[in-house]
Amino acid sequence: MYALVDCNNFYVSCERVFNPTLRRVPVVVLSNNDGCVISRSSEAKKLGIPMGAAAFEYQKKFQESGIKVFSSNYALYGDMSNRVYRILQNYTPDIEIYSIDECFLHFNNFTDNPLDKYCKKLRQEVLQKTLIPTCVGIAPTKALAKVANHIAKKFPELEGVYLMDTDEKRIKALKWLNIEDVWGIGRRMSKRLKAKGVNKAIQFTELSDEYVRKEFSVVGLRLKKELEGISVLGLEEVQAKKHIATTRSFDTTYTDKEYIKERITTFAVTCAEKLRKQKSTCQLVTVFIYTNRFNDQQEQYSRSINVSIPYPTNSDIEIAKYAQKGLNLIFKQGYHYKKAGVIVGGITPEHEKQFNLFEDEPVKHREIMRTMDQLNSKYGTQKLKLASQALDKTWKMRQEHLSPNYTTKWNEILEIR
DNA sequence: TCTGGGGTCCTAGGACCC
DNA sequence: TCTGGGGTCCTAGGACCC
Repeated sequence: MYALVDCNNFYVSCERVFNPTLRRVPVVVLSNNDGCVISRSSEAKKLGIPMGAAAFEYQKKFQESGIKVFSSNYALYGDMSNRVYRILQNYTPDIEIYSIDECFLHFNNFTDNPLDKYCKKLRQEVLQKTLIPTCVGIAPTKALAKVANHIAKKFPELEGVYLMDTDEKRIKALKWLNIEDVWGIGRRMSKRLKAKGVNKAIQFTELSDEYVRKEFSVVGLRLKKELEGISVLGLEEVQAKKHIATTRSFDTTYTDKEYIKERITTFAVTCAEKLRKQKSTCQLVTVFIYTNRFNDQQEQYSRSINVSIPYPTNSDIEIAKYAQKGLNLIFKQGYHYKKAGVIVGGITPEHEKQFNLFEDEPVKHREIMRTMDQLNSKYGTQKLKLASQALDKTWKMRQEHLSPNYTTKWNEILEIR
């Protein structure tokens, strides 16, 4: 059996842990740049704040309804997530961390212990030790565990845990579940399915295998099997990332190439740091720049470009150099840029390095990067930078409602007190 | 004025091989 | 008049997830 453990309104719940005045009142957490709503308490949902709502459009509503607003604080959420998973790991060795607030557990040979009781205990321990409320769905496949979790969330009388252990329960659930709420069926697929008269999850399982395979590829077919109770998706091991991205929207638009160049360089450096952290190298760097797609008064421009690097590298200097090369090829004067990013790909493990016959990255780089990483970890992120990065932090992200880093920065807490 | 960021997997089609 | 058959690898784009 699989269990899906999902933290309720995770970012909001994290804010509430250290600020009890936020309990039972409407709270929302905003995306980077305080752009849009990405987490809502149940009270905020009831007030009609949609997921993804643009913050500026709801400013008035926030004030009128007394909704507490927070900028996202990923240091806090990441740390709380680790705390939750450390507890869950004591309940089974088979665990897949699916996202910052969700994980799958697999139970093998747990026959003598009723799983719903076991999961109620687990849920209780998480709540008691971290103050994070969760819901648990238990079923024979991952997709059905998602369905069971959905049920646990929707019906409070279940006290956060739902066990789907018979075919009667499975069928009843799938008759109830709307097609667009099925895990793996997004906007596009549900639109096509509804046009065919498929409105409930059960109807999807009634389509023929051939039809599903033809229309929705093996991905759709796998999902169908999973909903039928045939497990085809196993737990996945944590693997090195295949792409690593650092992208940001700017606080306003910029036309100056030097400014964009500095941003791209810093994004490239951040990607290089992430690469070294997972002990990988890359051989491809993608650079993109966009104008503001919401502003139809301004002329739009958006381009991205792939630049291949002749040798695998994770050096700030090299990745920044090729990223700048990419920017030079796509930057056009006269547009108002709002967003840019760097993505590295062609990732291979550091120790499997394939040398290039003709050129290679300068031998000194590995040593320089190790030294930079050491100093930066001791004195703070990006204290030591490339000269092509801004020395003083000229850019800023709007973060007008940031909570303190309660769990990771004790000096900030002391200042508040 | 203002609208996020970071991932995965699959398929089709082009370029190449013998 | 008339031009094969069977592969692999790579990439872009589209779908999905949180």
